[in-house]
Amino acid sequence: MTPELEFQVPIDDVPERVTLFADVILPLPLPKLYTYRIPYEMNDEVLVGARVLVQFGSKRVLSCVVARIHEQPPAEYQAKYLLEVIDEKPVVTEPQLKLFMWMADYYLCTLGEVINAALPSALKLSSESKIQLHPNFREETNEWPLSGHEMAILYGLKQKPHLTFTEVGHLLQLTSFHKIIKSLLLKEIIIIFEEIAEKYAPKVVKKIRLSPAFTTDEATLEELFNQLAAKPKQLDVLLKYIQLVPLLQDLSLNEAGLEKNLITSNPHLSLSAINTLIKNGVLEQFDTVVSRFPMLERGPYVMPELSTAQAAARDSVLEYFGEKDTVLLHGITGSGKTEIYIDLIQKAVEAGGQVLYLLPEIALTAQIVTRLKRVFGDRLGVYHSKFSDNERVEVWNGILSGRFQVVIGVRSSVFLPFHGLSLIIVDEEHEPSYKQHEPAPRYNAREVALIMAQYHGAKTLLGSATPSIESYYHSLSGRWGLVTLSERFGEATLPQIELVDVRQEGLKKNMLSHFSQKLVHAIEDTLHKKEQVILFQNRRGYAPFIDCNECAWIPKCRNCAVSLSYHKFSNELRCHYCGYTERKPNDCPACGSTMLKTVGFGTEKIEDELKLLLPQARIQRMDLDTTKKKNSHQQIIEDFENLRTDVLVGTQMVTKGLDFEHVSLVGILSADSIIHFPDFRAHERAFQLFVQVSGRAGRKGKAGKVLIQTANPNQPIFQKVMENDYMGLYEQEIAERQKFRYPPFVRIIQLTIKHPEARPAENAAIALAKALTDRLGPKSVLGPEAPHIFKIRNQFLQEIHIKLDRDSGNLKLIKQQIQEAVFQLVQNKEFKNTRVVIDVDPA
DNA sequence: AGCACGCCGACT
DNA sequence: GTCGGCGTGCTC
Repeated sequence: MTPELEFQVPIDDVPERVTLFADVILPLPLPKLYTYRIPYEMNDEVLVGARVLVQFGSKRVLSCVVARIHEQPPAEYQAKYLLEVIDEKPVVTEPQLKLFMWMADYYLCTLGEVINAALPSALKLSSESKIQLHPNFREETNEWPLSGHEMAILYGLKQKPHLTFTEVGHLLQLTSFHKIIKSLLLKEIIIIFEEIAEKYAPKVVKKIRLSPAFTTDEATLEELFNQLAAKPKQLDVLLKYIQLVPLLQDLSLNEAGLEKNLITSNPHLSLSAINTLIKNGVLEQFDTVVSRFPMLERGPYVMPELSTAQAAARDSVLEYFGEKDTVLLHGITGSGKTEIYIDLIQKAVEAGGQVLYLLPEIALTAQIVTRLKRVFGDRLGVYHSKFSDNERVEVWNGILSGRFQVVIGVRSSVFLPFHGLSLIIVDEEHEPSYKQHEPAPRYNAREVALIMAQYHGAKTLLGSATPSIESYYHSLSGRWGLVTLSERFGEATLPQIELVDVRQEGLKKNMLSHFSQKLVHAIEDTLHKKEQVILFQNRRGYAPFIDCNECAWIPKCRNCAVSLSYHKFSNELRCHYCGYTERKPNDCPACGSTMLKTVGFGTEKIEDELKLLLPQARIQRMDLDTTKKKNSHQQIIEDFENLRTDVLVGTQMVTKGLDFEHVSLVGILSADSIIHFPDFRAHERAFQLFVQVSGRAGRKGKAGKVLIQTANPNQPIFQKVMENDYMGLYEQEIAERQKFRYPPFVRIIQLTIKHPEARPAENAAIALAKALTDRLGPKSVLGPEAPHIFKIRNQFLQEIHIKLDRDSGNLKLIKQQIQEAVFQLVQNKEFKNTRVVIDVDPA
């Protein structure tokens, strides 16, 4: 190019100074990507999937993920330069990016929202404004008069080179100090800067070891002991050290040292002796970075031999995988699905692929993790909602680096950075908790898993004892493979299920409050046999509400259109929707009567009454209220497992994934509210729940017993539960779904309109329904209608349901039209303060 | 989501 | 007369 060139370079080799641009995903709910210019020197460093730092707006510095690198300068604006490259290697893989884009499209949310949900917050850098002294400021030459607050800040900055705004707030005991900062800026005493803090902190342990001088040979070591002969405390420490680190056998062991707290936590050793040894240079202290997931030794674990039925099912799954990407494993409770999963995972691992094993939150217990740990050792990663953020980052990085080849995790594990995934298992496939409700992205992990598998070229195995109607439909239609396991594993037999008609029993005066005599006797019998009982009641708290006997007054939540639940332990009335609580009044605020009584019952009341009925029984309750603390859930399960508890009373939580050997009786206290839930899936859910709870009874050869209390024993669903007649349920349900246009025959998109006042909410909903009808036709749009609970957190709600035929052409276009209609509505000043939540495939 | 710019009430 | 309230709109 330059005329001075002495020889001609082939045109292709002329280094062209290309200007590159990066489209980035900001961690904000913005509809599009933003384009930044890549500084020339960084051309090679910026990678798709890596994080970069950009300035967004006038102040904020944000970390974001690069989605695309290209050479097209934006036409309508001048792109800013990106500031910095954070990652040398991508933290988000290509198939992951593709998946995120699919999620944003399908679930009608922004990529930013997906990224926000996906990245552990420690990977989301954020800037925080900090202040420091102005470089030119000299206190001696300062001529400005300073207020007390200003002096305080100045003093603070002498202690610490910079302060965050939060720190300033604490320092001054003020929440609003803008003026003070402004004044100091004006006087050129301080400057403001933005600092990005990496939030992930590797775990560091303090270790100690002998100073190198003493480890040259054994003689030196002996010499040291002689010197310390008169210092027994210090000698103790050294002896312990040598005991734990056998230096006498191998001097090089000293290098790795010993965790300091192994010594300091020993009550027989003196802390000050340790410190003296360190001070005198006998011991030295150092830090090491360790994993939060210690390397575990694998085994000893002998894979259980699969039964003939299990092996046949496994082979059948593999055979289907030859032609189909997805297989549904319908295996009755206790048929040993887990062994089949482990077998398949092992095969996938041996072939070098990554595996994701999804479980619903409550089913992911220590039991299953321990089992997998024994098989896969340190190649198993666990992803749980109770993990700390640092732990999440380590799982994330462990998958990126390939350390974890198998991941067992909950819903959000679908966000992890897999590369080369070959198998996904979705256990308890029918579980509604795979669907996220709040906030966006409102995804269903089961559906995401299927797309994910597609992008990775992986196979998916969905497993359930009571498959969702949708999944079963897909299997019967031939889209997926279907494998059925109808034999219980081992000697387990199906439980014997019995209905108790509480209305009849009530007339016969056979009810002790909420317990039928039959149930009480069965519990007593079971306890006599030293066996255990699970009681299920689908409602927490003491009572769903209280009312006044005289004037029928019922306490309501001030923020939501619900009555307040009574919690006896705290003597509170509590809203289960917004968390509002108030003290339970002693007499009626409306009429002054003291006749306030509870209506209905929850787990707390069952626990209470049972304690009175059977004072000698050891009873434990497991529900949201008793499992909030980090390890309480685990503790309750362990106590029950180890027979420290006789009766476990609980909500949904007691129904999932737990295998207790000694449970021989399960009681369902009130089946009716579950069946009569106003939802097209109510029967399906009820069936799943009853079968699942029943499955807790009688494993390992003992036939269990299940008692279901109901006021309406003639409900056909009970017959199906008792006969374990899944096909009967399926056929009835699928017919109804077709007749009334529900999934799997249509797709549902639910729009919830929210407004702080009732009327405007209604008006906006009507307008939106009209706009949607104009676009999609009247057949597709239902509503608006106020939901049963029409106000939550002071927002009035209205719902519109869109039903789209499976074959209704361009889904993408329809979704675009929906988004457009919503956008226009919220833009319209007439409907200000209106919010619309879009939920695709609501559960 | 922030944060800036812009138009109306209670205070130095 | 200003400080500061939060309502709309933009951010590559």
